[in-house]
Amino acid sequence: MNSQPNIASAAALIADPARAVMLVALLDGRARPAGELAYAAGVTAQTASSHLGKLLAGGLLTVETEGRHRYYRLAGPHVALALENLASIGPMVITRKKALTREAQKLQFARCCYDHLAGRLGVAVTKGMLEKGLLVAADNKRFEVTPIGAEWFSSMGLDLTKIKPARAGLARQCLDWTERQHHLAGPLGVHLTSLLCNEGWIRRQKSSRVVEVTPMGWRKFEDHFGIQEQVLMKRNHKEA
Amino acid sequence: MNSQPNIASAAALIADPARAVMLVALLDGRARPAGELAYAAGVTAQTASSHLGKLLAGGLLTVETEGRHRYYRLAGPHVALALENLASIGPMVITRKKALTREAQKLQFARCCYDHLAGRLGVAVTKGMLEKGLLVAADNKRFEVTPIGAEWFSSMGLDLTKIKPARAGLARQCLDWTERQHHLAGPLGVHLTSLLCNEGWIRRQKSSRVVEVTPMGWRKFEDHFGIQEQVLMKRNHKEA
DNA sequence: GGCATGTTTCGACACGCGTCGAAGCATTTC
DNA sequence: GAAATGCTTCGACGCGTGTCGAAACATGCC
Repeated sequence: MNSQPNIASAAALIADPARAVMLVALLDGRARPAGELAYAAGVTAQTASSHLGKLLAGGLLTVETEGRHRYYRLAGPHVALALENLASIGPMVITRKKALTREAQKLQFARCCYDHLAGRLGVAVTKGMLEKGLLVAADNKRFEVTPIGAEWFSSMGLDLTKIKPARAGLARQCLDWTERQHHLAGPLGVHLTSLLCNEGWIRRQKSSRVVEVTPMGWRKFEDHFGIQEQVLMKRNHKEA
Repeated sequence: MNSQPNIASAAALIADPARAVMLVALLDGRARPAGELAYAAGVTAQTASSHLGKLLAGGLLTVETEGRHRYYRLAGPHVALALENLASIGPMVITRKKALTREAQKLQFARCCYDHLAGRLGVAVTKGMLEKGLLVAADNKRFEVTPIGAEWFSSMGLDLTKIKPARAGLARQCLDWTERQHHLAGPLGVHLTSLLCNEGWIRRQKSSRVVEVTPMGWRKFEDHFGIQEQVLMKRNHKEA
C-alpha cells in the first residue's frame, strides 16, 4: 500500500554509478546489447550482467533475446521521466536548466538513432514514404520496399541491390521513443540518412545526435513527402 | 557537463530506506523538526541527523533553525516531483495511478497541515479573513488579529484571550505547498480549525489529512468570506 | 546558574554490495 | 563436431556506509 520502501529500492537501483551510466545510455529509448552497456559503464561483462539483472528485476528495464545477443531497453517512458527528474536534483544548478530543455527539444525534433533518422522528422519522413507507397509495413517489425519505392530510391541515386541486408532485414521498423511511432531503421534507413546528408537536405551535428534541416531540405521534404516546416515545427508534444 | 554522476548521487541519497521515509514524510511540503523525522524513520536522533545532513548537502532539503528546533523541508517542487516519479517505478503497478491522483487532488483542495487548515481551502479562508480585515500580515511571518477580527472570533464563540500564544506568536503565516500562498497557522489556526470542525463546517477524515466541506459549511464560507464552492472546486492547478 | 530538551559530532562496529576471476550455457560460424 | 562469441552464474575479496553509544553544543525553562 505504501510506496515508501518502493521508492527507496528504485532509487537504490539507480544509485550505483555503473547502473546510472547504463540507464542514461538507454535514455533515448533504443535497445542496446549487454556488452555495449558494459563497455559504456566501464565494467566487465560479469559485473554488467549482474547490474542488468537487478535493473530487470526492479522493473526498470525490459529485455529481448535475439540470437546470442540480449537487448536491453528502458521499461517505459515513466522510467525515462524519473531519470530526467533525478538529474534536476543535486548541485541545484540553477543555470542551464533551460538550455537543456532546448537541447532536448532539438533532439525530440530530429536526431540520429544510431545512424538513421529519428525524432519527429524521422517519423514524418517514414510516414510520408508509407503514404506515397514507397514502403509498406511487414511482419516482424520490417518494412518492405515497393516497386514504386525502388524506383524512387533509384531516382535519388541509391541502388537498393547494392545494400547488404542485415540478418533482420533490409528495412526495419524502429519504435521512436519520443513520438511513439515507427520510423525507418535497418541498413536502408542508414543509407537513406547518409544520402540525405550528402544531398544537403539535413546536417548532422558533431558530438551530438541532433540533426538539422537545411532550407533546401525543407523544400525537398515538402516536394517529396508533403512535409511542411511550419506544421512540423509547431506541433507540440502530446502529453497524456 | 554530463549529469551522469549527478543522477547517481541524487539517487543514492534517496536510496536509503530511512532517508526515503523522511523524504516521503516531507512530501506535503511541510517543514518538520529533526526529531519527528527520526521517529518517523525509526532511527535514533544521531542517525537521523547524519541523514539529514547528507540530504541537505545534496540539495534535497533546506533547513530553518527556530529556537532549539531545526525544521527541514524539501528544497523545492522539483524534488517532490522526482520522488513521485520514482514511486511510479518498481513493481510496475498499473492499477491505482488514477486513484492516487484523485487522493492527491483531494489533498490539494483541503487538508490538515499539522492541526490547521491548508490547501486551496485553507488559503482561500485566510485570504478571506485578510480581505474582511479580520487579520493583517505582520513581520516575522506572523498574522495579527484586528479588533474587527477579535469581534468576529468572539461571535464565533472563540475567546482569543484564552488561547495561549506560542513563542512564535498567536497566528502565523504558513507557506502552502500546493498553493504557494500563505495560510493561517499557529495556535489561532489550530483553534479555528477545530472550531470549524465542531460547528460542522468541515469534516476531517480519519487516517488521512483530507478535509471535506459540509453543505452547511459551503453556505457559511460564502456568507462569511465570499468563498463560492463552484469557483473553488473548478479552479485547476496552475503549472508554470 | 542549573537542569531538561533538541540536535549535532565523533568513533567504532558490522553488514551489504559492487567488483572481478573462473566456470558454465546458449548460439553462431566454420 | 569444434571453436568462437555473447552473456550469465558462482564464489571470494574489500571498500563504503548505515548504525548506535557517548559526548559536545545550543536553546529554553525554572
